[in-house]
Amino acid sequence: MSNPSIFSSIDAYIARCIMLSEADYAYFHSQLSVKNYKKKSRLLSAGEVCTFEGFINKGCCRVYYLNANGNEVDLYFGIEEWWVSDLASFSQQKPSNLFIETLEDTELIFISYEAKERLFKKIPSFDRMFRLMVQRTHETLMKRLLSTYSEPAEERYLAFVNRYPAIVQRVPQHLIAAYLGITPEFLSKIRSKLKSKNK
Amino acid sequence: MSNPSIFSSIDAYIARCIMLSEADYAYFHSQLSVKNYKKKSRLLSAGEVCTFEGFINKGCCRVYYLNANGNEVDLYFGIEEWWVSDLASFSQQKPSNLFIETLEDTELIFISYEAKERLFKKIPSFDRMFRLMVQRTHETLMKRLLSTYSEPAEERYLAFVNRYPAIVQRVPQHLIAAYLGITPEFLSKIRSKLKSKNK
DNA sequence: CGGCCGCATTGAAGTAGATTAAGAAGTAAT
DNA sequence: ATTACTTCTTAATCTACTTCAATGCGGCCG
Repeated sequence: MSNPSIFSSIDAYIARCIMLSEADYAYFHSQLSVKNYKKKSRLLSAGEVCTFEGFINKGCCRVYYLNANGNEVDLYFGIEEWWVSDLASFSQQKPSNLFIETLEDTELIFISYEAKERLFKKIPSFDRMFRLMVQRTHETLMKRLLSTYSEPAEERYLAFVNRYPAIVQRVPQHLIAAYLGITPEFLSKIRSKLKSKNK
Repeated sequence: MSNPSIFSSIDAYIARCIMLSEADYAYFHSQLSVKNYKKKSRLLSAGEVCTFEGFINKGCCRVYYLNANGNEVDLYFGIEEWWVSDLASFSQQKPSNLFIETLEDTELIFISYEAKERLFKKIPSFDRMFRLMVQRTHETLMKRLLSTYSEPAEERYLAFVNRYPAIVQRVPQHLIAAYLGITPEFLSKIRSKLKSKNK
């Protein structure tokens, strides 16, 4: 299926999990909406109920948390083919603790709470798809928690660079530091130490 | 329904998520098995494929990870009404990185991979129940990750005591230290500091 | 009963990473 | 061209936590 549509990327993503008919895809598309954002747009703020799950068609976002000391902790960065949302807020329709914002001009495909429920009703295999999605996220989160408790910052940084080379190119370093749970100054030190090592 | 059966606890758990008929419950029970373990029994070791999700009917377990330095990091402790499993290993039927063992004599209700698949097929609302379960776990894990990056050990300890008072009573302190990501010595210091504060 | 082992505590010394402060270099706005 | 803002770096001092070593103590097994 050569698919030049705006949904080709998300369709390919879905197809990796479940099999759908053409009619299913048509219905699926009817439940989506597409929006474009400028760099540094705020998609969600703490205190709001998260009304969407967003699939990044083009661009880059960060999902972060503002702690009691006023420091930002980055939960994750998303580029093309990633979903951004606060699942806890979205699925229970309660206020979020998170912020989501774009780091570049970004095109997002949105699915709303109601649309998702309609989708579950009409095409039950979506229930399975989203379960698999959450399971995968859960696994990633668990690995990250374990590495936080097991490895010093330098190794966590190397693992991050190794795992997300595309993201390292697009996200400023002070945000990567916030993801790793360290200060930008210390990340800078780690990097200069690594540089001198590799010579 | 007064239910003196061995399944009364798990049935109550299910009922909080989805509605099932008597026939559904009967089928559900037919897919389960019950086993009793002595204290310090190993239920899963890293390298094995996790073949079960286990519901704790009575007793106490820990799920932990052995890092490169040979230190154990506790992922979580389970008491009555908790599930223990390595979901990543179980759902993808690949080798686990985790260990699971009992901390007390423990009675577990097991569901196997095949039984779970049969359950999904026969009673589709289980798909939803397990999705909700994973979502909740995911939310808990995320909060823990954020607090690890935001709060010093003392506050994390207080939050743990506050959230899991029943577990604090049953789990030795050096394991709680391993959960909090600190050494037993340092936890001991935190505790003595708190004691002297509260006088 | 005694012995020993797992668990908690305490203290001294060491380290990973934070904080503060300052400056360089790139980029955007005027 | 100048200002102003963002990103990154470097260095000095500070602290939360670790490591190591010693001690105590309740529980269990011979």
